[in-house]
Amino acid sequence: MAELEDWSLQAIVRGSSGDYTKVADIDMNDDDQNSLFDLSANYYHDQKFDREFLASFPEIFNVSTGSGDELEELYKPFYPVPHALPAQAVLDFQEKRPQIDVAEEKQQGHDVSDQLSGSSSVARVTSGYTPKYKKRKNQHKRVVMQVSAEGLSSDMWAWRKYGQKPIKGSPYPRSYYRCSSLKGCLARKQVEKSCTDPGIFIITYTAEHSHSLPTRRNSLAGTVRQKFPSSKNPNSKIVKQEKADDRKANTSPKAGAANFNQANIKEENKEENEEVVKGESHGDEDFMMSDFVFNEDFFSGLEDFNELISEMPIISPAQQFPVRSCS
DNA sequence: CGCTTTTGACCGGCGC
DNA sequence: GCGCCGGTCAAAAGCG
Repeated sequence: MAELEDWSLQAIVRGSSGDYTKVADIDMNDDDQNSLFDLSANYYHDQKFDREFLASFPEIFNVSTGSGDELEELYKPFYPVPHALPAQAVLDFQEKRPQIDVAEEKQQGHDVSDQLSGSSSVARVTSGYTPKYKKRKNQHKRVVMQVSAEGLSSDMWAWRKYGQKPIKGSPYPRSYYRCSSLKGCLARKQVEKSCTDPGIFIITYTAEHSHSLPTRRNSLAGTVRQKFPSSKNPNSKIVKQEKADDRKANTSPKAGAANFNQANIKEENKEENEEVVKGESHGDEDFMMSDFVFNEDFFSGLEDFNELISEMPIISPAQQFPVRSCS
């Protein structure tokens, strides 16, 4: 925690154009209510994330003083990014926030003061026994976003894919990524296509990074160019055989096109994979302040955003991309 | 060589 | 208790 969630920043900047929609923060752990992360979440759910509030942070948000409640709709999905703020701004943020149910911070090893000071950026290395499989429920907060294909490239964390599963009720598989920047970082990311709109990707972030942003993102190593498995349902027996065949066939450039559906799946997942790794290295251009990072995207994005909202029709991105309900 | 993805097996929560 | 399902592990293989 306490680290910059860069995609959040991008959500602020680009969400109004429809590229991003932050759907919900799901707090999976009552003990974690004090985290700055959750503060933004509560703002969202309480719909207190209005222009007036943003304007109270002129050093961060250049909010014009024009009237119009509709603009609130634009801001709702675009949280401030407490992790990216100077320490004093974060303190102000906390000071000004509306009444929020704040549970006692019980998580060992990192309390709010740690987060505010940024001192928790060093990896929290857990010692002693660690079960082979971590507790899966009610362990980590989750953040769900819906992004367009273009928006997928904004995540500047380095991720490594460690699994893929077909999900019941969705024709598209879900991919599982873990942070590859630091061994032991618990941050996870899940990516799946929306079954209601294949042009939309649903990204779920779980847990938090135990380190600052990587100085460089995943390399463009040929990993993404690896052929994707052939079927939507890798568990079916028929498909298992298909896979074996397809793996062999993939050595031929024509093989993938033999089956339209299979070729389709490959393309879909290639696209999905590329979103994780593509993009330029931002590390060199980052302006670091303590543990907070303000990069070029941040500042130019804020300018663009404010320019954009002054001209945009009022459309709620949350309505543009309704939460999927597949059955 | 060091990174990555792929993928079947496995684990464990949960509903019945 | 059992089976389903989602999340993770880890070996194998791809890529530059």
